[in-house]
Formats: sequence, C-alpha cells, structure tokens
Amino acid sequence: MGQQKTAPENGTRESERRRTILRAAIDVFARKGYHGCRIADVAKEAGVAYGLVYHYFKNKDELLETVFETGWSGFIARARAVAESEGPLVEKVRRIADVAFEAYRVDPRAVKVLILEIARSPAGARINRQTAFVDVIRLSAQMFTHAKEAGELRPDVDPLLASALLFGSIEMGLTAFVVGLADARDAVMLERAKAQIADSFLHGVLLGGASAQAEPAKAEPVKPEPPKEEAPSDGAPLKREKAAPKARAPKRG
Amino acid sequence: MGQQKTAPENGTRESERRRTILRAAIDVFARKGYHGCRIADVAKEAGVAYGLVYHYFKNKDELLETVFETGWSGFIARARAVAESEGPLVEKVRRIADVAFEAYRVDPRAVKVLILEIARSPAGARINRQTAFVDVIRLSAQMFTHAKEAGELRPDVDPLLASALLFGSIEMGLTAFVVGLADARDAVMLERAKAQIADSFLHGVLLGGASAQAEPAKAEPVKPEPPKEEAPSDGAPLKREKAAPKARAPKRG
DNA sequence: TGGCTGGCTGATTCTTGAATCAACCAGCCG
DNA sequence: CGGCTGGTTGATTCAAGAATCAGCCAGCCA
Repeated sequence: MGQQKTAPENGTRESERRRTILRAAIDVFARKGYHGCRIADVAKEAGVAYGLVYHYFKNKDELLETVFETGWSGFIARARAVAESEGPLVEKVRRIADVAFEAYRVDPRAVKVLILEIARSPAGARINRQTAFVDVIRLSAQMFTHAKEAGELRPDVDPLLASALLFGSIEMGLTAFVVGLADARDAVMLERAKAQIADSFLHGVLLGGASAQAEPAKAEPVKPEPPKEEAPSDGAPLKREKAAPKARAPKRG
Repeated sequence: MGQQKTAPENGTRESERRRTILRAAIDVFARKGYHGCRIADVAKEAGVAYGLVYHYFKNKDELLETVFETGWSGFIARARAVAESEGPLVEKVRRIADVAFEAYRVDPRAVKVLILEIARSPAGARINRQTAFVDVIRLSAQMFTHAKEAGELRPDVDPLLASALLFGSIEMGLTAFVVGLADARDAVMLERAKAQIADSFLHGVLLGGASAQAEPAKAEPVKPEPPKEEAPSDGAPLKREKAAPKARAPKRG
C-alpha cells in the first residue's frame, strides 16, 4: 500500500505497521486488560510476528504508554482549548462534556483503556499517567477559578474540587457505558447522558433549582430530545424505553 | 492472643494470623498495587513465612477478593441502609457522602485499594467486583426513582445516570485525596469536600440557582439530623488557608 | 548478478513469581 | 514419654510470558 515505504520520509513518520500494532494493542487491552494479555495476543491481533512488536516498541510497558499518550494528548488538547477559551462557564462545561463523549463515540475501545487501565493505574505507574489525569483537573480548576472571580460560581465552591467532580461525573457517566450498565450503541442515549451530566453538574438534580435546559444560551447543534416528557424511567433506566431504530451494531466481542 | 487458640472456637472464627495477613495485603496493595507486588511482599509485611499466606488463602486472587469483600460489604451495607431509609433525598445524599468519607477516614488504604484496584478492574474480572460496583449504583438508582416519583427530582433527570454521577463525584472526590491532589491529613478538608460534593450534586455549582441550601419545593418533614456543627465550608480552596469565615455555613435544612 | 539493507520472523532463552511440599515445632493427650 | 495434630516454615518446583537473537526475504543499487 504505502508505495514509498522507504523509511525516512513518510509524512506521518509513523509506519503503517506501527500503527497497526498500536491499534491492535488498544483492542486487546480493551478486551482483556493490560495485565490480562500477552504480547503474543497483540501480535496475533495485529497479524504480525511476535518479534515485530519489539521492533517498534521497547517493551510491553512502552506499548501501554504509547496508547496512553496517543489517546490522552488528543483529549487534553481539546479540553484545554475549551477551558482556556472565552465565554460563559455554562458553555465551557457543556463543551468539555462534548469533547469527552465525542471521543467515546469515535473510539470507545480507546476510551475504555484510558479509563480502566490508565487513569486509575496503581501507584508505581511510571511517567505521566496519574500525573496526566491530575493535570486536566488542575487545568479545568483554573477555569473554575476564573469563573468564580467572574461571579459565575457559587462562592462556597472550591475550584479544584469542582473540577474533580466534573471529571468524576464525566468519567462515571462514560464508565456506565463502558461497563455496559447502559447501552452504548444508542446515540440518543449518549447524547442524553452528556446533557444530563452537564446539567446536573451546573444546576444540581433537585427540582426547583434553575430548570435544567432553561437557557439554551447557545443552541445545541442537535436537538435529539423531544419535549422531554420523561418516560417512567423506573429502575430500568438508561435503557431506551419505547421503540427506537434499534441500530443493531454488532457486538464486537 | 486468645489463649484458647484451639481452632474451632474463637468467636471471630478468623484467626489473628489471618487478619494480620489480610491487613498486610491491604497495605501492600495500596502501596504497590495488586500486580505490582508479590506474595512475598505481603508475607514480609505481615511478618510471616511465605507459605503461610497460602495456608490461609487459596491463592493471590482470593486474597484480593477477600480484601474486596471485607471492605466493600461494609460500605454497601451502610449505603443500602441509607438508600432504603425514609426521609428526604437531600438527607440521603448527604448521608451517603458521609458513609464514603467516613470509610476513608477510618481506613484510607483500604479505600485506595477498593478504588484503584477493584472498582475499575478490567473486563475479565472474576466474580463480583465490577458487578458489585454496578450494584450500588443500581441500588441508589432506585432511591432516585422514588425521589423522582415523590417530586423531589427534576423530571428530566434519569435515575440511573444520576446515581452514577453521584458515585462518580464521590469517587473522584476521594480520588483527589488518594492521589494526593488534596491533603488528606486535614480532617477539615475532608469535611469540606464531603459537603461540597453533596451540595454540588444537589444544587449545582452555578451562582444564582437555588442557593445551595435553599429548600426544595417540598419542605422537609423530618429533621433527623442534629445540628452537626460542621466546619465552615467557605470558599477556601482545598488547600487550607487562613481564616476566611466567609459567612455562610451550609447548615442544611 | 551479487552484495546490501532493513523490515520482519518465531523458536529459544531467561526471569519472575505463583504455588507446592516435606519437614519443623509447639502443645496436648493417652 | 512418645505419638498426634495442626499451625508454620522456606527451599524447591514449575509455568507463564517477556525479551532476545540468529536469520530470512524482498527490494535496491552497483
């Protein structure tokens, strides 16, 4: 395929092979977990020889490290852009939720690995990882600090903690899908979850507060939600009630 | 120490030794992570011979499993009690946060292991674990469902998701301490964080909405909580700073 | 054509650490 | 005392799987 495969050039600088292996690693990690798989699995998934993995990556750990950097850097960049942009806090929070959910929509497996294997990787964990997670939280904490100074936040809210809570909500919301608590194949559901996360975070869940979608300050690009005549969402919640174009995506194991 | 060490009796039925090993396991897991330590480490920490660990536990996995059950069952029992009790949602949410933070205060290491190693253990994870986590969420989801029926919740809030968000907030709040983002040795800080988590979740972080402690539409019929004179949760950041008795102590109700 | 180069291969080697087990050491009972 | 029982020990065994390495092969240039 890549005609000019002569090493040196290649705009991407990242050989096709290398990318294949990385992709395979993400899939295998997502399926069996970092510790639960052997390099052999990755190689097989990628359809390459065992040794080739070592040609491109120093060792198993570097492989995970790379998966991390690849996925995380993209997310953090977008999140930072939002956090540092101008505009009302409400907007920013919504957009951050957007970024996270979009990432999930585009590549759920990668997000799963990020959430399950990396964000919470135990103490010893080399490099960034844990640090990285802390970084985003610090980053958005600044956003909250500014918002607070601008009088958008309740004065008794701690910026750092608020930041942690926002990401905690987002993460757990995503986890619900990752873990299968909610059906992730349903785009509408994702959209709804995203909206609720932002709303709950901003206005709380209690009745009587500022009504949630009160101000569509900025019209959402999509309006997948009808009048919100909430269905009797009993204990069997996040499972789309009535009919729905059951876009049956094949459950890839 | 029980003089009568003859096996059969012993009210606890759990030998002193066994408990020592379990404790050591918690500490070591918390320090180096499950995969990052060997049985030998646990044995050394406990001050017993390598083989003894296997005398009390079938294998390494059972050890983790036990750590899990031990810590988790206690938490889930308390959480369930709160969720199924009578009273306004506001109260329940606060008390659930209480339970979680109290657990942390009592045994931070154990909580760390629970959060880092078990709650998010990757896919394949045997038994409960992941399931257990899902269970609490389902459990509290019911609580939200009832609250919704009682008109305490905004109608557009999905119970299951709300539940996930609550625990997501709690977990991330705790994680902030676990990871060292915030100083966990300060009891006041913990108290403050706990309060903010409940408040933010209930009323949102925005200024202007229902003021934090504003009463929701439905007045609380019960006043089950004693004054609970808590630390003044002012706006001070997670880093304890000098006085800033910014008035407003969120004395609920 | 023949000699290079470098991506690629996979059997082989080496390490790590889980799990086993034969022996040891009380205290106890007959 | 001598034989039991059951907690305790730690060297030994063993399997898993990470990392290595001696080469293979395809394309390329002289």
